[in-house]
Amino acid sequence: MTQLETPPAAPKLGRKRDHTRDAEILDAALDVLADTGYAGMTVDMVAARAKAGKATLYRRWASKSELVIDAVACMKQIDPDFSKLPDTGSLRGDLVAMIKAPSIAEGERKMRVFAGVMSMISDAPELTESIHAAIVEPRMAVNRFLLQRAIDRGEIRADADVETLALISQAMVSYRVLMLREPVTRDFLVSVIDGVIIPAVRK
Amino acid sequence: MTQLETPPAAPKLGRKRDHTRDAEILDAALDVLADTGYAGMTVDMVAARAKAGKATLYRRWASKSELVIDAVACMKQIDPDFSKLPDTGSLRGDLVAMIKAPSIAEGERKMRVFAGVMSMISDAPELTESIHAAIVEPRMAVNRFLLQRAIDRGEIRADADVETLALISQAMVSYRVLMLREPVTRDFLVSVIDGVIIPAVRK
Amino acid sequence: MTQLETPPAAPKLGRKRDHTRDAEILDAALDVLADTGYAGMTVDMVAARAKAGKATLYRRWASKSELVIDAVACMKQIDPDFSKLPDTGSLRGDLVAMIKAPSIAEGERKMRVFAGVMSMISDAPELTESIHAAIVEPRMAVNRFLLQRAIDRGEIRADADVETLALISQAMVSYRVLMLREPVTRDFLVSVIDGVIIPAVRK
Amino acid sequence: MTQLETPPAAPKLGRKRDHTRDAEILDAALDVLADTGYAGMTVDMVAARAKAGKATLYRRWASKSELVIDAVACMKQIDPDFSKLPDTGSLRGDLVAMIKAPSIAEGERKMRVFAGVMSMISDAPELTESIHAAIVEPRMAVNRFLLQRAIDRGEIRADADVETLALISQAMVSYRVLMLREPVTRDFLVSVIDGVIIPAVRK
DNA sequence: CGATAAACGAGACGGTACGTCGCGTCTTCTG
DNA sequence: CAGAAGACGCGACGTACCGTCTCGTTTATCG
Repeated sequence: MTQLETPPAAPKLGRKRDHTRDAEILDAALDVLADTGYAGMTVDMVAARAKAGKATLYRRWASKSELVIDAVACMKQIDPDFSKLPDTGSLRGDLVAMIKAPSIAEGERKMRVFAGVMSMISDAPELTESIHAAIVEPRMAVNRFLLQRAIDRGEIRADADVETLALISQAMVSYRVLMLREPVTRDFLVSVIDGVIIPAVRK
Repeated sequence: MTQLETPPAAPKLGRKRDHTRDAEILDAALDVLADTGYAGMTVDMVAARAKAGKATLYRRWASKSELVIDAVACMKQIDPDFSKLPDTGSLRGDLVAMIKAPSIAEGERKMRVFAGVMSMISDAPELTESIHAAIVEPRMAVNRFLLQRAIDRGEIRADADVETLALISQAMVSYRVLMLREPVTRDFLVSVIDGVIIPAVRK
Repeated sequence: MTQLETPPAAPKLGRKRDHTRDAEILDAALDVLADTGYAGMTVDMVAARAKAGKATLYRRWASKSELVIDAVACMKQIDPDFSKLPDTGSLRGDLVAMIKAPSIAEGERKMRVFAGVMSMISDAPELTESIHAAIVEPRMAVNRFLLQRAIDRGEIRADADVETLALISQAMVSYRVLMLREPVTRDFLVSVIDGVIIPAVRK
Repeated sequence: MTQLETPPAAPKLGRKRDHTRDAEILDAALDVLADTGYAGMTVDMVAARAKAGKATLYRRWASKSELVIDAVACMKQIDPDFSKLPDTGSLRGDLVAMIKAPSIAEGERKMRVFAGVMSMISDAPELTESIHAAIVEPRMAVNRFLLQRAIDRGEIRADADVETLALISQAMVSYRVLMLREPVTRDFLVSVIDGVIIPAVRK
């Protein structure tokens, strides 16, 4: 996340910042992003669509890039609560169950937004860490957790390269969206699971 | 490719366009792209490095993006001559041998170009074709060939998902370059081979 | 009560245009104009000297020429207070005394601006009005006044062509500056007075 | 004049320069000059109107300014042959007779061209000498000659400032054309003669 | 008479300034 | 004070023009 928690000793003088605007602005940003892409998007467009002033945006986010990062990050979070993850008893079952989560293949706008946010990365090298933390790491953590659970119960090889394997599906999805511009279908994700991950970890 | 076709009724008067400049300009563009990324690249930089006037660039390409698209499309291709590929007798040996091939060393610039150019893919869907064709597909073809050879000699599972596996290293490299912004080291590539590909195809 | 004459539909929202910048920019323009002439002057030079952005200039003036026209029109005028003019008792004394007036010394820049700006007069007929009003007419008025005073006291011919004579020194100065590109020295001005004006009006 | 004498050791090989094009090009230049002014005039326009290549122009004149100078200089020369000057027996008669020469007030195009060429001066300080020699000096020489003849026959003061007086009508005409943008009428010229020159030289 | 060398129309070339537009900041006014 | 509106400094974009160079062609003189 880019903007953070209220300062501990805020004297809260004057008018309070209207945080209901945050969501409206972020949603306007996503609209513009989906319509025009990151490069075509201008801060004035977002402000105009949100009926907000530019200063209001910059009071909340330091730059266009951070606004977009936050917009994407807040789009839909993978639930970070491991206790709510599916537990089907098999690694393959778990992974396939994750596919149904709306976080991956949710719709046209989301995919265009994802492409849009990727296109921003090289503009703002200093922000890749934020993007990684906000978008990638949560999903990797889930994969890591599921793999480790499978190791713990003796289902898969103990020496599986968890770190690399956890990365694979993210890398494959990104690649498909960005380069091949094909939708991330269930079949595609299953083929990654069945063609790569499961074979690689079987004993 | 962006500009091409011979005009049908060209009386071809006046000084001819110097097409040797095309390659020099495109090469200068790739240099700048690798150095600064797409956003940091300016048309004046490219013109200066190519010792050309800006008008000369705009006579050939309608915009900065079209210049970049063409530059990527015209990047030197990996030699598709399969007969020159290493043949160590084992799939792992072949894959590791590929790492040392100049495609990696010389591919350094290519990868930086790749990273630099990502910031415009959402604006220019046709760019992805260029990138795919120039950077990704040649390497996938090599992987496909090596995997198939290993299947043919019975070294690995006959039902290995060659297409998906051939994609993996490219996807992982892309991801590392774009998202993680870490160099593509030999160790990283070996960990992909030993942690994913080889385990996934062993009988 | 204060704003009864507000523009009909001007809601005057947003930051007000800082009209103190107008004068600073115009003065910078005159400096550059005096230094380099109209052709040598670039909008970036003016912006840099005024520590302003180019867009700020173009928000106020539609083009380089309009900026220059305004700059000339807004040049400080010669003080039209005839009571402060020298009164030496003779026309020749008055005219020579005018030479020492700061209108010449301080008028150095003015003349260089004048020279600089000539290169655009054929494009901008309205510029000639500005030049005439700002540079020429004030001095002609002084000449006219001094000549008439000399007539009134019977010093010179009553039928002297005041209008034409008042124009002469300005025309000669213009010619010297523009065509001969020689500095407007005291000796030159004295030679106009003694070689033309005084002989022409003597009884 | 800008370009001139044949190189002494010209081997005169190859195709001869077609000097009939000179006049056509200069005339085209005058047309464009009258239409658009010096600043609005482009070398390509002149070349196109003359159905000539740009190189053909630059083979003859070193720059746009020199082309224009030549065009104006060749427009209509004051006859430099003093023996053909009018000799009416009086200075005033001579000067008035000169007015009828077509060189001064000849028409709308000529005046616009004159304004156009004046507007060029500050762009090319190094060319003022040429302009002076081509346009101004010939007319001054006539004035000088007429004044000196009047002195020699004892008609006017022997100590008249010939140099300054010779300049006056040029300066006044220039001023009227450039600054006042009024046509150079016969009445105007007569008023200069009768209001300034003649009074200034009478004994 | 054919070779040769220069001039020709056309237009691409390297440069430079123009006028536009976007980012991120600052200023004004309203609630 | 926060918020909407929009001007500000900055800097890159894409265009137009200058003066040069290179095409392929035409024309005059020389061998």
